[in-house]
Amino acid sequence: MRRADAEQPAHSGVEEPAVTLEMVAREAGVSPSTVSRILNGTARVRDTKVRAVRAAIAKLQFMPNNAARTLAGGRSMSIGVVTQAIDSPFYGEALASIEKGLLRSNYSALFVSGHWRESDERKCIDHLVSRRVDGIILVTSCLPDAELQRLSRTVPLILTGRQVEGERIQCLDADSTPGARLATDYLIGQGHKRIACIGGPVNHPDAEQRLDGYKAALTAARIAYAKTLVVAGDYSDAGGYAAMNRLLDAGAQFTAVFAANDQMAYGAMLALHRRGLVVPRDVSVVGFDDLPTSSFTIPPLTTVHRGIAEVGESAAEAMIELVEGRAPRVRLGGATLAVRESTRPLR
Amino acid sequence: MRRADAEQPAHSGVEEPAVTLEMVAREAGVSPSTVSRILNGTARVRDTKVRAVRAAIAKLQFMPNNAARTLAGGRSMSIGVVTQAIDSPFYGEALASIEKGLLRSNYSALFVSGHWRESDERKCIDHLVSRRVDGIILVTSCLPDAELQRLSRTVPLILTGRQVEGERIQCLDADSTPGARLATDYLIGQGHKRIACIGGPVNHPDAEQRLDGYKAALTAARIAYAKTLVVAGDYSDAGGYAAMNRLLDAGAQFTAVFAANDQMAYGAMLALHRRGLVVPRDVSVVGFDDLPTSSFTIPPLTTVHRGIAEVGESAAEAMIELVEGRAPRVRLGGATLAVRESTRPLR
DNA sequence: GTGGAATTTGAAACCGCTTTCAAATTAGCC
DNA sequence: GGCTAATTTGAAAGCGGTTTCAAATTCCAC
Repeated sequence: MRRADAEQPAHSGVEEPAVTLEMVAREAGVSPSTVSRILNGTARVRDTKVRAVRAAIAKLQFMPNNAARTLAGGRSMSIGVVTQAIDSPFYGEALASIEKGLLRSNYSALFVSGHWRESDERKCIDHLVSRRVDGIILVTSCLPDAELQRLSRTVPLILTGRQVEGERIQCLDADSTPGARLATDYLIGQGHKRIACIGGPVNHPDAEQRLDGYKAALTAARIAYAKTLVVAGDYSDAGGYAAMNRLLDAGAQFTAVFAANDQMAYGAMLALHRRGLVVPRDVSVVGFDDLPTSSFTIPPLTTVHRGIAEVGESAAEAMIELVEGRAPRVRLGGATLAVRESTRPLR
Repeated sequence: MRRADAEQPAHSGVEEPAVTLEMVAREAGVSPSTVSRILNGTARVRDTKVRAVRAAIAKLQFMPNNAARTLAGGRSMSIGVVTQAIDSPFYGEALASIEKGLLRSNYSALFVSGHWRESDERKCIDHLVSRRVDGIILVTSCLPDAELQRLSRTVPLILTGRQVEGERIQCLDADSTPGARLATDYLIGQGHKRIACIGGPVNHPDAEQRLDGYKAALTAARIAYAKTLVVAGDYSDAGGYAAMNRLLDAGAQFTAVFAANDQMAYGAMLALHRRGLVVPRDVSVVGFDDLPTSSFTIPPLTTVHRGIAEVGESAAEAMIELVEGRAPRVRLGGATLAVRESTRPLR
């Protein structure tokens, strides 16, 4: 009982040396292996020791060194998440939900952004691999299929907004076509016939799906597809603004617009406003994504809701299943339309 | 020259074992130490060997194991970044710029969010400490000063929107008072006398600064401070919406509103719109932060611009200085007012 | 109380890199 | 060419955990 606690030197004010597992072991009078076992629950340990170790951990304020764990255990307990732009409300929501989903299982997320550039994205991924993440979630990847397949031999992958085959690749089937179809169908149902479309960046798989949905709806309603009513945007507010101006400058005639994402819808609405056109009186506008802000635009935006948060959480959960060797099974709800005040029936 | 390359087995399709520094060393015919030195530039190495090693690295596609580096070197080359909500356009922009600033020096960021809850924030921080981040940037911390000071003994800190003393604490002096003053002064200059204020969450330091600036402007203009014109929000669109409704329901008379952040301004504008009040004809609105979206609201929002991106980059740079033992010196530009279309002169 | 199986424990190897220290090599100078 | 000084290199000891393997305990039945 006469443990001679060496007195602590007065705080130097700088850098406290970290407590190690070995110190805990010594304090508790057991071997490091035992402490490790308790920490990870990898084996039964006599109850008295468990208590002693718990006490030592609390007393010393021990926090396991994650680098050492990663090195020894081969798992880093962290998942890389690649997006295109960490700002952008869309990704923000996605990231928040991924973070939430991962945290539940004690994984943590490493966010990096590729800025819609292949080279940037590649660099990010190398970074993640070097940090030995246990898996990578690619929220909307720019890279070619083959490259992703190669990558998946190094680390398991979850993709959203993409469909790529691979043993260790899991795609969240977030096909945007039906959503776009839904939006356009709705406008048609409201009596609109001349419906413009502000698309996403050309060549981007997801953007193409949204365009396809738009076209499919027109076809189904036997409305001719007019090239002059379709312009490409870049998924940004400014892009939507510019796109709408191009449409207007070209003298295009339309009573409704389907924008491939909400941000472009915002920009488009402003462009209309600047010309004295009132939404929805003169033009109806539908967006895609249902960003949190879309309930607060003026007027509140009618838009395709797909539950970004839900997708994010599913992605996180699927990733964990994948990493822990179970077979992930994901079921995503379909898209719905959040009808608000930016649309009105024609006539 | 007769190196017998063992033939590679056909790809199993799963999990490629990682290349280690030792394999590189063997391939290049040097010792691991030499490879390490080349990688880190920690010592001169004969040119022929450098070339051999470079070649081996390229051939084997070697990527250093970051966990091992962290463990051996004592530095993780990663910085923790704590925010309150990774979604929220405000934090999005901040994070993007921090990421950018860190990446330049090859550090990477670990983002976590505290959701304005002390307990959550504490948990996040423990997580970061356990991951042995080299420093933590707290974008707007909820924790008490003392706790932050204690934390700073474990890891150096950068704070924004807060002023806390400490040897290893560096505050980016982003005092919001002048910005709020600027906004209010502007409204006063436009002839407004009855100016409402939608504040941030009570007790939050930054929110208080914004309120202080508002009050100071009134005082300077010899306008009496009316409690009935001030309501608290929570920095969200919905909060701004509710706040404005409370103001209106209470029959408050005002010709202008200063909202403590842009998102609340959006909500407030919608609430006005719903009552048939037109901005800026009936009420002028000024926000704070100048979010990217604020140029695209209807009408585009007049707001206090402080360059979130600039703050983020400065924070990142300061962090690196701090970590590498240099003395960080930060100089932030002051706030300016982005005058747009949500305000108009009275009469 | 005893033998053997089952359970709990600790010693030691290892994960992949950095860094120290001393040996080996090269350079410089008379 | 020979000797010392300066430079380049490699062996080996960590960093702080996990995990294997065998030794030490405990348990149980007889």
